[in-house]
Amino acid sequence: MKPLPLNLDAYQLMHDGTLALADIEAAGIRVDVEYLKRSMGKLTEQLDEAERVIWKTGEAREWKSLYKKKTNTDSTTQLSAVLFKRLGYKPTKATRKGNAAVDDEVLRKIGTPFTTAILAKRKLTKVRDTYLTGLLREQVDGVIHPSFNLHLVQTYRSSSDGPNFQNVPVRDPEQGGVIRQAIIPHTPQDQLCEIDYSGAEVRVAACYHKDPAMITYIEDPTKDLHRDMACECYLLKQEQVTKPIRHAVKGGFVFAEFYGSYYENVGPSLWAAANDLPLGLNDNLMPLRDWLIRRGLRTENQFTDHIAAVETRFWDDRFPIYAKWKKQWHKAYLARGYFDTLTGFRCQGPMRRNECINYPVQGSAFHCLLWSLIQLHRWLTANEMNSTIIGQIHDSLILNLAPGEATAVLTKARKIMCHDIRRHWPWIIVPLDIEAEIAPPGKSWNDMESIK
DNA sequence: TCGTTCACGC
DNA sequence: GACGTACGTGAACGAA
Repeated sequence: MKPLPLNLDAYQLMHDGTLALADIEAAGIRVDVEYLKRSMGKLTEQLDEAERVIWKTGEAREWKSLYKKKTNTDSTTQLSAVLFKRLGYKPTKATRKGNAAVDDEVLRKIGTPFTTAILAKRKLTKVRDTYLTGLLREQVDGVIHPSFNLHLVQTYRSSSDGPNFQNVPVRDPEQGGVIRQAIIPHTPQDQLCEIDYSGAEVRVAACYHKDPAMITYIEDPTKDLHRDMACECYLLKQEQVTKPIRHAVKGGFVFAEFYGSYYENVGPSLWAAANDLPLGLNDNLMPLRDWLIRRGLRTENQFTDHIAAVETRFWDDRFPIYAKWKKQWHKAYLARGYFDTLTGFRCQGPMRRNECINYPVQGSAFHCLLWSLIQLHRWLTANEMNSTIIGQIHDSLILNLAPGEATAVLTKARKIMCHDIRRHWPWIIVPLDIEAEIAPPGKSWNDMESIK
């Protein structure tokens, strides 16, 4: 789908966005080349060790006897055959073409020293061969210049490549740490800074469906949807919802439902998650799974039936206007063959129901970030600031702050991102908010701390 | 060269 | 009542 702006304003967003991103790409991002080279060596040692661990297991010897000289511990085809044909494990995932899946979830479920070692090796390989190698390949005089594309993505989001700056590990601190330590400011006096829109997609979705209950959740800081749904999903009181439990329900229920998943998928994954989540009950601690069993939800099936009921209440009782919007929006698309986004772009061509509902939200949320990026970039340039925007990740800006400019830049960024944008786009009917993180002078992307 | 599988991000 | 998680980039394997 090529960008199809419907009005001058929408065209101008792409035009100005392209110019701003071109400046950002040209300036680039500094990486610590010496650190990268050292880390490559260290990773290679760790990989050799991981390989040795694999070869200590009986499964590996079985593998060797099956494939002889062709044995390759990176081959998923071979691994699948060894586990499911030779060793008699039963696949836990529906087989697509050819071989049964041997991905992270499957191998973790098997949980032997052998599969654990394979997973450890995969993680290390990913860090070395995708990220560190990519940074070293793309750097010129210690600076990388990732592309930020506006012309490739179906939803009118951006993408990034050469290297991709939008998928650097962050959730796994082991992986993220190794790579993010390589990303540093342009001078030892400068500071890296990241400014995120909070809940960008949820807020933009509310601008489409206008569900009053959702708007209340957004406007009232004492309300917390993820916490409330954790209470319902896991039969808890508010005080029992810990951070990890809230996080699991946020991804496993709330966002899954927003993206169009349903109880048959959501139930089993929340049931599995309950196995690993501890429930702090004042003096005694038990796994959340045991709590559910004690409350009468004894099996995955019983739990999934319960989630089916939670889901019905979620859409029919809690957010009926949102539910109605989804139905209407899809119906209108089926009748016309296209739909238009709030930012003035037309999406047409064959789309499934979930795509049709998710594209406009995803695209418009990114356009909020892009509009803000353009304004901030112009302001920094016009005022001859030494601070620059160096990247963008869908709903966040990454900056290289020059000494003495942090406060002025952050103040201006907040004004643009939360206030000016609402004058430019009156369709934004909910408040927007940001969160910022900053690293000490000269420190890396791994050293960011929240501010304010 | 290309489709598949896997894994990282939002 | 049935249906069904969105969007990317990139590495490696393995068949063509």
